[in-house]
Amino acid sequence: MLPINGPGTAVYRVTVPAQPELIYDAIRNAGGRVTVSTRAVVEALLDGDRHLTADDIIAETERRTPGIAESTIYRVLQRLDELGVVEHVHSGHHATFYHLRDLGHAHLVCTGCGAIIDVPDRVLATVSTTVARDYGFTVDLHHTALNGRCADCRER
Amino acid sequence: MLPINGPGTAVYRVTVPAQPELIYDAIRNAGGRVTVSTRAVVEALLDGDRHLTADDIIAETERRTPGIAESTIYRVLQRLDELGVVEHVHSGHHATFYHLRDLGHAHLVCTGCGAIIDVPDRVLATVSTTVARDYGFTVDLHHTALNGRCADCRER
DNA sequence: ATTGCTGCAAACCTTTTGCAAGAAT
DNA sequence: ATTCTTGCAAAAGGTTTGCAGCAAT
Repeated sequence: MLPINGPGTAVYRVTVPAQPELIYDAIRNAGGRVTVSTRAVVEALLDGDRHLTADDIIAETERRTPGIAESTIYRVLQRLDELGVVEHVHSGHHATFYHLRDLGHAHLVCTGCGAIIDVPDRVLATVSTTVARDYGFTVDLHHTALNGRCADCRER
Repeated sequence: MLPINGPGTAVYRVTVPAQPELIYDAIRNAGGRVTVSTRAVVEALLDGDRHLTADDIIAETERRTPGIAESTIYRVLQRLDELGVVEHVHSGHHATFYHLRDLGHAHLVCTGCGAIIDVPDRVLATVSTTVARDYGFTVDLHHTALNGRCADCRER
């Protein structure tokens, strides 16, 4: 187990290796069951675009393993989120997206084109530190994206 | 007109004085019409809790000026937002909230108790600068709240 | 007199839930 | 065998939209 977030946010949960079987072991170790839907969702996240909305995941699993109910996908995502396998990110106007938990990065989401840019926690470490010091507030930069305009959209 | 946001985010729009009549003038100057619903919303925001959800505003205007349709409130909020009089903030799981635009502050929203803490832009200036420098991305810290846990909730 | 704003009701979209049946451990 | 997970269908929230009539400029 590793501290997954930045300074001031030591959240200890399962570590997620980038291989299906290891992920499934992690899920079982954490008390979860590995079902057809579990596999479908994990595979979609592994293969996919890295930043998938629930809708993306529903479409992707439908392609791979037709017949899974949408509500099941939501429940799987919620469960994997609680287990620490998956992380969800709120991105303002845009849809919430999901990705496998990794060593820690925040997201910039462009309000113009919707582009999602990963930013290593290290880059934003001072925010966490400052806010913790001045406000006693433990920021979780993984849980909400930072909005703004990407370089391309800014030019327009 | 003042640059309202932090470094790298010079958004020039109407400046909002904290008095109804001046706000209405600003709206008219920006090409908007001042209607009964406009006044109701502005008054709710001026008197209210500073951080009101659409639902809060609907309830508040209903108390002051009964009979305004919900959809009208949403349309007024949208219009005032476009005019730069109002700002809306996405706060993760919690409802989007609105407030009159002022000289610039970001928000911390506690995922535990929902508390909203204002943070002057100055405190977070380095984020904007860093992200602008390293990613060419112009962050707008007003548009999405930072989530985390407040001091109280952290103790529990 | 224009043109924008409003009320009403219905549509929308994403996410959640209850329940009985089915599957993983 | 037990307990968790699933499919279905319905509900729930929050927000948006079409339209004809009304109101601000």
